[in-house]
Amino acid sequence: MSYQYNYPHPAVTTDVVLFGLIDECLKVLLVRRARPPFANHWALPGGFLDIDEDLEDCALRELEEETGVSGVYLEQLYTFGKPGRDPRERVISVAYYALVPATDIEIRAASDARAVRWFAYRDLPELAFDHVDIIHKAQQRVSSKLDYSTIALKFMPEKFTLGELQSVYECILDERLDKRNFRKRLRTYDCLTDTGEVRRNGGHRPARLYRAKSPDTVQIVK
Amino acid sequence: MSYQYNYPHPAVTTDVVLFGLIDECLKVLLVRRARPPFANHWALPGGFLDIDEDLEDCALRELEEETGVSGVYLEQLYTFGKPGRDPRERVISVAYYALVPATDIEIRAASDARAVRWFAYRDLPELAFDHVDIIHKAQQRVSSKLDYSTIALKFMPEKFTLGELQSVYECILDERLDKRNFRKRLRTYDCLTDTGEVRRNGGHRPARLYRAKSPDTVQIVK
DNA sequence: GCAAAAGTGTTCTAGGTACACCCATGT
DNA sequence: ACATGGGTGTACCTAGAACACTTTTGC
Repeated sequence: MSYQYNYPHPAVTTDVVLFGLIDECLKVLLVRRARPPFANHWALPGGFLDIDEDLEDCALRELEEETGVSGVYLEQLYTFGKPGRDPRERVISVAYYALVPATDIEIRAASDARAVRWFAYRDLPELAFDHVDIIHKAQQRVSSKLDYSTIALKFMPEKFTLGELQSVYECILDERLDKRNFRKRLRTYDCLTDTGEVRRNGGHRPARLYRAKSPDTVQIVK
Repeated sequence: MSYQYNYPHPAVTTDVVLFGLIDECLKVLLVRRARPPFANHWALPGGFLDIDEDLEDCALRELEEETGVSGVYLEQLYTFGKPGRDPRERVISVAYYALVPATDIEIRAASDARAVRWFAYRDLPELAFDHVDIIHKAQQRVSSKLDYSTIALKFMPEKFTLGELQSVYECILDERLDKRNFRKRLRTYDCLTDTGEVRRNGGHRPARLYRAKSPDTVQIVK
């Protein structure tokens, strides 16, 4: 089968930067490439756009196929298209990012047994293509969104404690926050409901468990 | 000449939303399409990516070819790729936006005599493709950037008065601002130099003329 | 001298930061 | 009883909002 055009067409791909927090550490989900170019290098999950497929659907499909992760909320990040970024042919990549409660997510390697793994953002392996640039840009976007939205809730499982949520902020902003100020700010956002339950977690007072009021939408605050 | 691929490739285009302020009114530069689809509809300047051309270069080239405007500072806006947005074939469009001092800019129709015109943002004609969505998204981006950057200076000619700059803000935000607070805020940004010159402009005190300290960079404030 | 835009400071308010102690549990 | 993280309120400070009069010109 072959497809013909009167002038050359680039290929279009999508790539997904999937962030999670594990062990108080920002992680990115990567897949190991099975084939050249960059065989055995780690890369972002992603791949070629089907000709009748919406961009975001492509990102979701490739993510699911390569990592088993489905149903995440994607936001478009940026489009990368420098000539030469893929040695095979001209490739334009529309990058997306998403945040997931990493401990809740089940990852599964693709059928062709490519490895899939979380890597610490601060300790990335050598990456294929310009994927390291994409990841850095995504991290900057997430950092700045923390300040004016409730995007951090996307990292949280259904129920969580305020201490856990605070440590998410501290992780990504890489600074300590004051507990009382942090809680006051959350109160003004009015984005949480108290489940009434508590979590016992070792030799100290149990923590109340909260739930996001609208877990499917990222609210802009300020 | 014909180009063949083993699987179908979409076309990639760039489109540019060029904003200017004329008569205290936000305008967008549009070109009239000469050919189908949407012949005689107005559209954003833009066109197909050359196979070895950077995305931003493509946007600059198409803008220059179709409108005669060159050397503007572009920022990437978003990538639009819904299947069916172009009736000919699948087209992914990477949209850019830019702000120019409209009164300084010389526009010139393309050689094939397509018309080029400024349209008021609040009174757009019927547009080709999904260009109306692109323009609205660009306007939102510019509005929000006004609040945390010096992007408004991109609308200004080399020398301008504080009153003129204030009316730029008022136009885009669509609200009146307090003169003293506005000037105090600008002072803290430290982005202007006093030229020492004044502009006489009718029956009132002449206004001092200012110049942007770094006209080529958009500074993030706050 | 009158109309019209330019220019200039102070007070008030609200939101953000800094800060210290008691509580409930496990060992 | 003690170690550990959970939970709570107030004082201070700074940035943004509200607000009115004098100046310089053209007619």
